[in-house]
Amino acid sequence: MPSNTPSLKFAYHHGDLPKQTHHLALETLREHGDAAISLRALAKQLGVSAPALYRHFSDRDTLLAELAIGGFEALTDRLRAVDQQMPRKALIEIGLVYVDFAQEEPNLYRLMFGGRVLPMSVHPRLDAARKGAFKVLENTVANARELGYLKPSPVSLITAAAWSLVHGLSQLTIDGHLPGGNAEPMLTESVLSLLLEGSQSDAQQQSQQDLTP
Amino acid sequence: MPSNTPSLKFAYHHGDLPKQTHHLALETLREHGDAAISLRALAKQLGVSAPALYRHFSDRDTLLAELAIGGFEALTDRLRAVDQQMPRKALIEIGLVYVDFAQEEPNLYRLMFGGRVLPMSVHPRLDAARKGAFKVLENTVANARELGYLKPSPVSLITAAAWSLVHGLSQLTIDGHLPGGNAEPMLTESVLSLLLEGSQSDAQQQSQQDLTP
DNA sequence: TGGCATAAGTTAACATCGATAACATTGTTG
DNA sequence: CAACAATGTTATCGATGTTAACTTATGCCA
Repeated sequence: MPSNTPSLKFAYHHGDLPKQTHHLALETLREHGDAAISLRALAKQLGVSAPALYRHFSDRDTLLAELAIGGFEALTDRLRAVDQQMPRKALIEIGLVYVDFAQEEPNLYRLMFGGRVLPMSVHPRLDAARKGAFKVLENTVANARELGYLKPSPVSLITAAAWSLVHGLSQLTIDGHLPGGNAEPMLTESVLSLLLEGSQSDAQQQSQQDLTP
Repeated sequence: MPSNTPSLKFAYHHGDLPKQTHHLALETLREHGDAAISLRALAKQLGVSAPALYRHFSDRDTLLAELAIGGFEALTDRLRAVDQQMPRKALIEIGLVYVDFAQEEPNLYRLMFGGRVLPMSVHPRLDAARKGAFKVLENTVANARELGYLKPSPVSLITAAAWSLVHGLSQLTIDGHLPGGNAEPMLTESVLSLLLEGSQSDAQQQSQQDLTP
């Protein structure tokens, strides 16, 4: 019965369902969190039946994993754009970019690190994307250390500390766990400075140096 | 038909459904994560019909919130047990206890901080429990600062840094995000030392002190 | 060009879940 | 002892993930 309008594609073979599904799912995630992502609802909004999505995503978890992968890639891109000339400035800037990303995309960030998606070990692409972001941070630390800006502690240790700090700060601020609100723009920079310069009093630093003169 | 066996309670009025529900839900959370908690499944295991649970928990989210509250209280208890005599030792120990808790109860920890339950602002008891744990950490920092062990930076700033560090370290280790595995027992202590003593090289520390002699 | 394999949709159906309404039973208490 | 509140029950609704079986469009190859 409805077989005319030849120039207009009207039904079957939607075009690029995968891309549009990904896009709409990402938007839903951004605005309402991952719990609000329903394959049926997505399908309805895309004007398609629910099982159609299973042609392109074997699983709901797989779709979420792809969103997380995109998140890691976006984060990696932003981190890579940081200027690496001056060690201290680079380290601070990396941290700022990281926390900014989490605050701009809280729901995406939670999906990336919430431990909700399939364990990393079983999803190679997701694991690779995560490692890519980590590498940028690690390279920044390694570079700063080679330039003599950092102590000769193992790079892995300093990197773990730096990542823990920015990740913890991100999580706590986007969930409102820090008192005084997360409105303080200088908080991130101040916290990072503490990791660089230490939080001990000068007297303590002094007496500690005296041990190995 | 079945109206005998008077000494044995057999049906209606289960006894203490709330407590047993809480207990079973906690066990399920521990072993399989919060996503595995289903009110219907809990009811079946408790030998009771599903709507019965709604007499005691207005909502699934409410049950999860109670589990999170219990988690914060348990964490607070552990943190309070830390000896506060020597500032440095206390700070390190607080961090170790914190990370240990997260590693022992990863699923509970994720529920507490995953941003999955109702926003803190709308659940007063949950918010209070969280603040209780935070207070212990803050007091430890304040005490160490008053004893002259820490720099005169604002207590809120140092506390935010310390909490971010241990929280980030917890999250990253329980999700396996740190390379080399989370098997290193000294990692937490080393990372905390970095925050206390700084990660800058001695030369940098020196030149920075020279600015304000 | 005709035919056919395959990719990409469809409807139908199943199991599970959270949640509510209406009803039944128990225990307590004035 | 009778009324009432507390605490269960069954029946039911709407939504979800997922699979099975079927249908249609697309593209490739003899």
